[in-house]
Amino acid sequence: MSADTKIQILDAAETLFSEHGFGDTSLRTITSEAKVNLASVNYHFGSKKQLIQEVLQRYLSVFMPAVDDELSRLLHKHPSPDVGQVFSCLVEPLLSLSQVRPDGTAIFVRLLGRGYSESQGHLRKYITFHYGEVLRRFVHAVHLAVPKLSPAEIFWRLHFAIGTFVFTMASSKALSEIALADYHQDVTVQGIIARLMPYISAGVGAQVAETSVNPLLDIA
Amino acid sequence: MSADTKIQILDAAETLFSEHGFGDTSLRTITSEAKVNLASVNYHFGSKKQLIQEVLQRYLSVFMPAVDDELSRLLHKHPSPDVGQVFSCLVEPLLSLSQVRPDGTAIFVRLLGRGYSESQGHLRKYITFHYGEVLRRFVHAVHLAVPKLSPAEIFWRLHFAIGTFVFTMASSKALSEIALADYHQDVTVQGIIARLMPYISAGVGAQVAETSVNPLLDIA
DNA sequence: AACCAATTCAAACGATAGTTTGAAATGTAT
DNA sequence: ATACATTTCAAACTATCGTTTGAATTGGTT
Repeated sequence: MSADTKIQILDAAETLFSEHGFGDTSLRTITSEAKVNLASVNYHFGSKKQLIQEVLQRYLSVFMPAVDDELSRLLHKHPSPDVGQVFSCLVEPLLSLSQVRPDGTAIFVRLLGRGYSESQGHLRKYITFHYGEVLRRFVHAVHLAVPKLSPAEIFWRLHFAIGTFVFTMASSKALSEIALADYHQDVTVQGIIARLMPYISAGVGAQVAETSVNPLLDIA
Repeated sequence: MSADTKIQILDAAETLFSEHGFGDTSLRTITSEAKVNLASVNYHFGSKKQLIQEVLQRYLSVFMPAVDDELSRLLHKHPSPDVGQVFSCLVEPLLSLSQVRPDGTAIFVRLLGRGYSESQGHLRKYITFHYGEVLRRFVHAVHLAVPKLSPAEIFWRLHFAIGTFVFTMASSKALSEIALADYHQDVTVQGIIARLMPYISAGVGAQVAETSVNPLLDIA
């Protein structure tokens, strides 16, 4: 059947993309891993670029609405949430991705990271275009939680948070190995997320520096 | 002269690598930008892989000793520093890179980000092998600042901090454009670093979560 | 069973990658 | 000025990439 081939390609592609990046994963590697013919990628998806989009879309279409639901629930229950609660709205949607696909959580976040750093802004535009409303709601929730932050400051801190998250998951394989070897920690995706939440919450909610420690910085 | 060719290659390569990544920057692009012959890369550096190493080494050899000096100075003056002071030890060494090379700070951090995410752990091993002592001193300083954190927790939080930093600088071009368009902010590397410090300091110094908000996390 | 559309397949295409080669040019020391 | 080592250069080599092609195969419909 045709649906099988498409899905096998998507399944193989997402893993390889998340581990080696889009540019360093060839269609030949994907199709041989998926046990399908090389030409079937162009037949079913048109091009490699469109394949990448569909790989991301498969996750975004599940993740984004789920975040939207969590935000609705939170704001209905707590009209004045704290930072931790707002970011907790990402936890369930993220973990639910592992039910859709084995290791889906890590794969998705790694794909996000690849997309952000390898596609020179294409992914960002794609997301803001298709899911702008959810993003605005999230930003608004952060504003409710930390009203002292200016919109510009929220913008920066959210991207700091994305960076923390995305980079950690991108390196999670290596980090997990080190944690196991050096600290005898058996690390799961959930465990990493649990460790990330306090860091991100504290970071986003931090006091803004009025005068910098370093006088050099004031030129900026 | 031969030294000129080597330096011109390094100068062109570091910019292109930092902007487009190692894999997506061809030797032909580098040599045409550097106005030297294609074959001179292999003549002077042996291979593309070794060129990448030398590009990174040129910055690490300046940055790492500088951090070491800053740490010595800080711990001599303040045997019990706070988190902000420890991370401030990175600021001067980073900014000094812009004196070595125009925009050197941003280039270096972007290279770091590329190296971490594109070389599947090679860069991490390279750094810990060649500059392990500096890293240990930095971890020790963090421990002095936040003694409540276990070694394992410090390990994780430092990598969270690296992620924040490296991802932000990797995306700094796009972020700066948005900040200019949406918030009329003229952004400099120093400005970004200044905004990063409170976030990272608060994140690293955050209280450890004893019981997670989400019961699902406890399985981890 | 015959027909047609959808899919698969092996093969080749054009473009680009890193690297190698051997001659030409340049610099240096006697 | 001669001889030698270093460096540059144009060109070619090998490998791999995404994509296209046209025939073979499959699946469903009448």
